[in-house]
Amino acid sequence: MVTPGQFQPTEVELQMLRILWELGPSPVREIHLRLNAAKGTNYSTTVKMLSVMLEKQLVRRDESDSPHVYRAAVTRDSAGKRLVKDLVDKVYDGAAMSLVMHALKNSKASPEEVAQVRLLLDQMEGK
Amino acid sequence: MVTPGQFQPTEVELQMLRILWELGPSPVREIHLRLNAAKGTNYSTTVKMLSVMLEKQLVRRDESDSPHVYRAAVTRDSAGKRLVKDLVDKVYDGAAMSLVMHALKNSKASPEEVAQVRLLLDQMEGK
DNA sequence: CGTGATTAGCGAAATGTTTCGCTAATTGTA
DNA sequence: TACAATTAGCGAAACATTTCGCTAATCACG
Repeated sequence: MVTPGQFQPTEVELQMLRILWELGPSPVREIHLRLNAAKGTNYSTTVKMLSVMLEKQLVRRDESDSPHVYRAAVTRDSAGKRLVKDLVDKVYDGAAMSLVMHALKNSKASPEEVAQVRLLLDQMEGK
Repeated sequence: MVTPGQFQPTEVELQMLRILWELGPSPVREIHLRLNAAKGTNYSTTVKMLSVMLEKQLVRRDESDSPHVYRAAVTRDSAGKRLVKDLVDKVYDGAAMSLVMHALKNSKASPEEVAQVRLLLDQMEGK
């Protein structure tokens, strides 16, 4: 079985994924519009990046209709989960809580969100 | 004023920083021992990486005694803080709480740590 | 159909990172 | 001092990522 997302997305790849997560399945033109707005990228570059990402299985595409439609092959959650794990391992030496504290301090969370975190903490302790 | 840490550490640089964070100020030999154990790196490579990192101001060195002593120029916390911010921006589109939830789910936190997070949440709400 | 515009693809240049060979400088010790 | 071992540094190779020029294929429509 071919596991999608066995590659860590690079900087630009992540940028493209983010665009895809926001837009949903889109033709190159749409993706390019965003990428170009963000950093003045050439159209060829966008196409090429997508083909690279296709090889890495970070995106999929539907060739049935034209222009081809690209979609992210990994969800924001799964990519995020993996990146968080990497970050925790590489910087915090596995101590996820340090990262949690940092992230919390950096965030302006709504009461609802804070409540959600509390709930999760309850569950963790309850176990 | 020259701002250290204006460069994002790359993969290997992060690995070296982590070694320095663990060991504290150390001569190349010590650092190399760890790096080599981790991935069979050549001694020259370690020296070179350190010189690159010196230029990027990710590390500092004391040349007064020999062998030279290297130390991280950025703390684990500051590097982590920055990387977390990047991750939140790049993947979660600024929604730090999503990252927090992921990190929490991935962690096996002690009751003390959980309590600490609760405390932080209290403070955030109290504001 | 024929022509201009859009879409797709490829190879290679440009850029950035990691690696190491080779040489020079320094150190410890006989 | 002389010699071997260790430490330091440089330049370039090896490798990965990002960029784009150029060409081919496809499409829209007069």
